[in-house]
Amino acid sequence: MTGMNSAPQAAAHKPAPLSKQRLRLWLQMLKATRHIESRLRENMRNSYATTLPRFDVLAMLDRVPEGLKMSELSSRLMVSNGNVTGIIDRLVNDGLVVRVPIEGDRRATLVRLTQKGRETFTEMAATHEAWVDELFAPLSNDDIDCAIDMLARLRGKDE
Amino acid sequence: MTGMNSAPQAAAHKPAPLSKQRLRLWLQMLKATRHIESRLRENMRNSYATTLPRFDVLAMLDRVPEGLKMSELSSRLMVSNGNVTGIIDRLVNDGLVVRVPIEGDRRATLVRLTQKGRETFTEMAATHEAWVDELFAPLSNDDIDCAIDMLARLRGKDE
DNA sequence: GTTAAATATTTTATATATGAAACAAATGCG
DNA sequence: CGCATTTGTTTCATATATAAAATATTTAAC
Repeated sequence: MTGMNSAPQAAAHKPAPLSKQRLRLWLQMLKATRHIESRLRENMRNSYATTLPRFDVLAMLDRVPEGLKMSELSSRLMVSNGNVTGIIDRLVNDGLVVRVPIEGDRRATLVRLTQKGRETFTEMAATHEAWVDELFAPLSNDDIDCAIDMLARLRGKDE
Repeated sequence: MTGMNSAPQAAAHKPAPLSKQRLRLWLQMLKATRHIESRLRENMRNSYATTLPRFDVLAMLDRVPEGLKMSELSSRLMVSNGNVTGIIDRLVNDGLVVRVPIEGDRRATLVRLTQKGRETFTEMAATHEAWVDELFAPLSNDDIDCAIDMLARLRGKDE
């Protein structure tokens, strides 16, 4: 078949390489994120005998001293309601957070860090930041700014 | 900027804003990845009544017609051994893959797509690519190339 | 005010996910 | 050969994750 058929792309009904490149980016992004998550998880487990989701919850609560409702936690962390229930149950069990009734609305409860929870988190957070610092060392300052901007656009937060 | 700036932080024992910026990037990356994953999962569920991990396994098997060992699957997908066992069990149950004995090594088994599995995957893959195409539309061609390069460096694949 | 609709959380069923232990089979070594 | 080690997978216990159903309360309609 020497002819002109299959010419490079001709009139082209190909999926356009752009879509392949987007797919490739997505797969790389997934792989990189999983890689970093697994490193952080391993560190969390070895250094503090805890998990990443628990750390994420503590981090969110640390930012809001007055506490958060279950639904606020689940929407901010982008995980389901039922999931948060289980994680909070275990954190309560460990004495790191408490459930506080909301006066005027007996449906909802506020979840708040205990003193122990705040202290525990503070210590973990510094170490966690150092881990991230190291994992992201291969990127330059400009890389980072550029990436943050891209990610924001990806989530439709253009302004 | 006049001369020897760097003054701003003085003698500074501060965590250096760079480390905060890295942390910020990590959190954004996690958030964006989760956002996209949840969109894709929702689509998978609504359109094909299946899950993303199952799709990922099919995708990997589709690339290797002769099949993959359980351990190869788990390392390529970056998930644990035990996890793969469960996912394959269900895919076998649905007739999408088969476990094939390896002659000469009765410890291991090869997992291979069935005809039905290959057909099912082919159809899903095209739709999946379209979903990704749409989700990544906000990024330009240059953005994408730049991001892929960054992600590779992040995973230490410099060459 | 009693019921209907909306809100907030938990429960349930199931699928992912891990790490460790159990098992089975292959390999290496004396 | 006989046995310790290694390799490949599954099993186990547990944690995370979802979606959907069940519960409990509040708010809104009428």
